[in-house]
Amino acid sequence: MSKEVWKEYESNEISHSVAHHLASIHELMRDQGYARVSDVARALNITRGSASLTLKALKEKGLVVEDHNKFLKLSEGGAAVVDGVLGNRAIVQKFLCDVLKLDDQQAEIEACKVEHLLSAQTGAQLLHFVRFLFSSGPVAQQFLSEFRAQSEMNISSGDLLESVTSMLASEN
Amino acid sequence: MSKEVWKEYESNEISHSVAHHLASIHELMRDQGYARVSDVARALNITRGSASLTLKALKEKGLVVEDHNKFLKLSEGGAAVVDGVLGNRAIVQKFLCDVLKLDDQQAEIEACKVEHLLSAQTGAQLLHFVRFLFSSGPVAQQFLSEFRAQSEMNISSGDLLESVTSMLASEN
DNA sequence: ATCAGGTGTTTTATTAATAAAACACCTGTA
DNA sequence: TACAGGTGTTTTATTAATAAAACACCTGAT
Repeated sequence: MSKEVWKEYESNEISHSVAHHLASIHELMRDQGYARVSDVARALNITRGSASLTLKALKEKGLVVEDHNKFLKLSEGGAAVVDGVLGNRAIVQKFLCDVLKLDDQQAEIEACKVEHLLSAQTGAQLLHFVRFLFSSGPVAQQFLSEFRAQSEMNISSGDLLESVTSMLASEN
Repeated sequence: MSKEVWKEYESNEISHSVAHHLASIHELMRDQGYARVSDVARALNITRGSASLTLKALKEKGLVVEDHNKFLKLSEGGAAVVDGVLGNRAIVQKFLCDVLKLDDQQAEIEACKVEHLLSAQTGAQLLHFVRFLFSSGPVAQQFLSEFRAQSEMNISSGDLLESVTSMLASEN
């Protein structure tokens, strides 16, 4: 692994926690028409004090705005961030669930873990891929059914690193 | 998103930092035959003090063992964790790079970000999928070339969330 | 008018991962 | 022998995200 790549983990646009504070506001606005500090705290099951601090930082960063009555909403920038995160979540979950056939619950959890770490590019490319995979074209359909058939016999996981490495090696 | 799923982010077997401390030991053993606290610190570009503390915790957890001369190695458990993490990294990087056609550098960075968050199940399933995709079967080969051809025209990313949502909606 | 309950903030404390600095130990060389 | 340099540890401090508790404010019911 080339040096310093691993430290990129810290250099994300937003943290997992921030992604969910923003997504909460998005969902609360959609579902009940408004979002206050308490609503976000309840939605995330954290204390109001904790939500208050995180949201204060987000107001300072300009991702969240507050009206004269302490009602919150996403700024344009905040909405763009949420679109990226929820878009990534949706397409990753679809892929894990409907292509890789992971358990629903597990797909949801894993999509939620990585949603804020993947670039918009990755989300967009994955969308194109999945869309093509589930398109009505005969090649895509046959490909998918053949993969399903072949998957039946592929139950073992074994030594993942070994397997990937040997697959990569046998490419030439 | 069903309640409490988002807090699963904290409940991982290991953190990003720990994954890289363990992977460093693996790579140092492979490349130079031994690994000490200083070697790990140098490899990760952190201070010896920092590495010392993290590795002390890993010794206490039984993932790393130390001989009478302070030379480190992975325990059986530690090696299993590293296999999972590096396996996930390799297969995700392959998928991002060779299927989704992301930039090499970006694929490496993103694979590195998610490697420790994905389950072994996900890694294994992704391996099966990619292996089938690059198999010599005619259906897989035709599928891939048709996807590539169609990708040429798919440059725009636009509103990801919108696109995924409408794709999911049009499924019935 | 008072009091209960919900709301938002601040302060204090905790945890993980780090840096920085001080310290102790070893070893090889002059 | 003495000192230079590498090594490992510990202590102190910082940051992000949290909990908990104390506080202040507002509103509605009695």
